[in-house]
Parts: sequence; structure tokens; C-alpha cells
Amino acid sequence: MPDPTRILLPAREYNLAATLNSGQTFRWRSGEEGWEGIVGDRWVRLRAVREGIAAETAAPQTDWTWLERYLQTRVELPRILATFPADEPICAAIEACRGLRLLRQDPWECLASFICSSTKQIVQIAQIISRLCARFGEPVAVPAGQTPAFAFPSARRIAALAEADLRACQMGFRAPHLLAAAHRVARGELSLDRLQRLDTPSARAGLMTLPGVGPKIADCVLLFAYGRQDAFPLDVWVTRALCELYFSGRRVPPARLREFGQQHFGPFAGYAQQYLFHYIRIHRRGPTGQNRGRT
DNA sequence: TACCAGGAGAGCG
DNA sequence: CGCTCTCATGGT
Repeated sequence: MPDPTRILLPAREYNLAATLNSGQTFRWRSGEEGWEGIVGDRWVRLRAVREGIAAETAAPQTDWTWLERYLQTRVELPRILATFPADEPICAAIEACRGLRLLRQDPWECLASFICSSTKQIVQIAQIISRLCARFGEPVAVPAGQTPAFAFPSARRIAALAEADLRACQMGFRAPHLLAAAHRVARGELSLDRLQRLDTPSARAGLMTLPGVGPKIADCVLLFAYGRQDAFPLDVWVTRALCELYFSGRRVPPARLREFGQQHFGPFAGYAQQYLFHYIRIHRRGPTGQNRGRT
């Protein structure tokens, strides 16, 4: 008799660690028994196995499509990677983190998380979000013996807070941005559901009307939450990667880089961007943490 | 200790 | 348009 709290999601070439740990999401923790995190209001533990991904929840499930959607296990990765030009840099990046995928996240959580992300290291972003959830998120059911876990606080919940509450999560100057964004979403002045149905430039423009949301964060939300796989977020790392690998170290203005990325990599440019991001970060730090600094 | 981090926005020439 | 500054915080 099958255990309704467990399932095996079939997947080929799924690099779970790279996917959960490549700066597209911030709440997963690697433990003895696998990766533990929250998807929506469900506690989840994931483990990479030969046939795909073994998943475990706290409560019985009758339908696992929410998790398949989140993990994008049905996406045929080789078909996507085959659309890229076979130049040396992108091939090296793909080789360095084979099986890395883009997740399909909740728009509000993704938006709020990336509002908190600007000029922060990934470890710090994770800390900020952890505090935010622990203080203001709804508790979710966890298996016996597990530490308490919390859902990501809704826009309405955050809108009801004071700026000081958010600053207490150590998010600094991002606090007023998150608060104002929560207000606009909670009041329905910006409908995150409606953005789903807009073309990408319109959805991007809509996101950028929010305080603290510029081109980079808008592109992250389009790519990580709205499935716009041609969105091409340009942060310091991707900028660095493109300049070094495709422009022989010259400085190139962001607009030109973005244009290059989308032209060169095509309809799945966002995937290419994620590989380059993860690749250059691994190689800049070195596998064991030394080898820092400029070349 | 300095430098830097998955930026954005305003001011200025 | 491009450049510079500020914003808050702490990891490395």
C-alpha cells in the first residue's frame, strides 16, 4: 500500500542541489535526509535518486501536480539546452552544473524575496527571508520531531506590518520597498494573477512600477515565477560572466548585454543566464572556498 | 580591515 | 545618455 506522504517524481538529468542552491530560491536547507523546504503551505523533503526525485510531505497528498510544477520535473532539459549555440563558454557552463533547472515559484514569494535581494549576498538574503517567515508567516504542519516551519507571509500580512517590523528582519533600506509593494499587491492595485496573462514586456513594465523593482528584479520574477524563459536577469555575476566570456573583458553597458543575451541564446536565454550565473560563481570562489579575488 | 553583495533611484552634466 | 552617490547590513 503506497504511502500518501511520499512519491517518486520521474526525472532525467535533474541536478537537485544546483537547482535549489543557485540563487533562484532561498529557503531550502540540506539535511541528513535530503533537502527540506516549504512550497506554498506545505513542508517538503526532497532527495535525488536514480529515477528522479523522491519527495516526502508532512500531510497525505492525493495530487502532486503542485510539486511537479514547482520542480518542473516534466520539462525536457536536453531539448532546451540543444537550442543554445554550441560556443565554448556556454558549453563549459552547462558541463559545470549539468541538470540545473529553473523552478516555477509563487509570484508573491519570488517578488518579495528579490526585493530583499538587492546588493545582498545569497546567504544574507536567506537569513532575511528566514526571519521574515519565522516572525510573520503562518505555521505549517511538519513531521513529528521536525523543527517548526512557516509559510512565506502573504502580501496582506506584510501590508499590515510597520516598516520597523520589516527592518527588524535586517533588510535595511529594502524594508520600505517591500512594505509599499505589499500594499500595492494587497490592495489589488497590481494584480500578480493578471500579470500572468500579459505579454512579457507588459508584465515587466507592471512589475517595475513597484518601488525597489527595477529591470533586474523584474526579470528574476518573470523568469523564476512566471515561466518567461527568455527573461534575462543581469546581476553583477552575469554581467561579469558575459563581459569576460563573450566580450574579452571589456565593459559593456547593461542594455547591450541584455540584448546580446537574448539574441545569442534565444527563447531560453533565461536558462543560459542561470547556467552562467552558477558557473561563474563556482569558479570564482573555487570548489573549496579559496581562489577568491580578481584574476 | 577593506571590499563587496543576484540593485534601484535620484541627481548631475 | 552615462556617471556617481546613497541606502543597510554583514560575509569573507
